Amino acid sequence: MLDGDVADVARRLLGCRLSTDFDGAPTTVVIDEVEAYGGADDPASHAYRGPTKRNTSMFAAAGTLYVYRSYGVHWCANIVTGLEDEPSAVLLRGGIAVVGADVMQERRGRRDHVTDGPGKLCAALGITGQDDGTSVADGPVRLIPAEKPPGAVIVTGPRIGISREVDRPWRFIARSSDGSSLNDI
DNA sequence: CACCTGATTGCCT
DNA sequence: GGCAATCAGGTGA
Repeated sequence: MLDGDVADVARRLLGCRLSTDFDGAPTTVVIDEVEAYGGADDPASHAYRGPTKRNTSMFAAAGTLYVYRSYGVHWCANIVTGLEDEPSAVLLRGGIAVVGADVMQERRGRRDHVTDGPGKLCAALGITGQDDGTSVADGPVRLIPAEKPPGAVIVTGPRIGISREVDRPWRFIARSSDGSSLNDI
């Protein structure tokens, strides 16, 4: 599931579910937007310059959660892929609320645009730095594989918010066949 | 040890 | 559409 080329894994994650159960409130989203990040071969990746205190989790085994703080304010979650010591990860950028939508809206303090960004997704699901390094197989944040291919088109584009390697088309978005967005962006 | 920047968000015009 | 907020980690001296 999480083995192989990081871009392939990223495509495969679209349509999978991500669940948490914090504060006794189960929440689940269907992943519909991701970005792939590599290691020494990807200047835009946190792992480009080797292991540091922050990115240690990226060097762990596939299926490890890598959570970091962005802009000193937000949390962003990645799922580590590939082999140990060969860092690569998939940034979770957006999802569709399917369980606990009310809880997520409450955590976000608004009804719309609840899960349509990496920081928003973490806030809605309650993911924080405490979950960094845990496993998506048996940790507090669970990944449930898609049982069947998502009935949607996968759109590819450049990654967002980076300044290096901006042309690498490693952003993947699940869209309805008519081209419209699946979440509330 | 000081400076700089960001895998973002949300509010303002 | 534009820009301020905000701070820890990374980088270089």
